[in-house]
Amino acid sequence: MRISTWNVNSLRVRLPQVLRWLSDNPVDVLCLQETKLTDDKFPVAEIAAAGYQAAFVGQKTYNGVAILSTHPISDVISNNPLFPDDQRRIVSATIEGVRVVCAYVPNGQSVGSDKYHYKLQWLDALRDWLGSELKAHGELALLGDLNVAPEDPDVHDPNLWRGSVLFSDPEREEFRSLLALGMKDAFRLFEQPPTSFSWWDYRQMAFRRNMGLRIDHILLSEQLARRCTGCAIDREPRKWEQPSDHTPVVASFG
DNA sequence: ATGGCCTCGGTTCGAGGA
Repeated sequence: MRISTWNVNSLRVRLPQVLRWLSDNPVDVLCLQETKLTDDKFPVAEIAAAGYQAAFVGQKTYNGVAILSTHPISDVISNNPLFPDDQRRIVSATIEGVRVVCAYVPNGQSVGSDKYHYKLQWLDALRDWLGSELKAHGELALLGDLNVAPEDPDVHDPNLWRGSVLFSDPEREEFRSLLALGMKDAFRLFEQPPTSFSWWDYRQMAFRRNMGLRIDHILLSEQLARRCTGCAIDREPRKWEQPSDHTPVVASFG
């Protein structure tokens, strides 16, 4: 089984790339963020033609998340029941006995802003909710754009980014509090190439210069981590014409 | 350089992203 996550920055624009990527990488599960589509606009038929069913929750212009699966999807819920939120940022479902949580964490805009405080409160509530979910589901995976680079090796220039949004101490502490629930960062269970990132700014030729951050993550409950056999970032789609600024992350299981 | 790009909504500029 392979599960994956990709912030597509508009599914309307990126649908051809999603279908191409799934054709090249026939994963069992793909979690999408920033679909930016209301549910009536979700491309159910095109995705079904590729062999995937979908659970999705979206809104106009911003946010929006989806779980694509080749296996049956059950017990779908939207958002965090502990955190009333007009923004559509979480969809969860059970697939092949695994509780899959697809999340698009708020960006936070800048340290100290209203959006930054919303981000920290949102992450507090996510941690509290996942704590109870982990008690109910032995095999749980949190996948998505978590909008935090957890450690220095996850940032192309840690000293430039230190204290900035995506890499500030309170955000990194929130990330560590998810790990403190017993979850494992799937990517760091394995030896990885140095300077591995999942997002590069569209500006400054950042991708070509590999000026990126690792902010898209797959976190696994201990039970699920034990049967994880690999985790990798796929940089290929970032080289395609009109790419998303993020690129997929894939975890494999025995 | 307090920038540079991309997407959306809705017009040709502002907001938001990261």
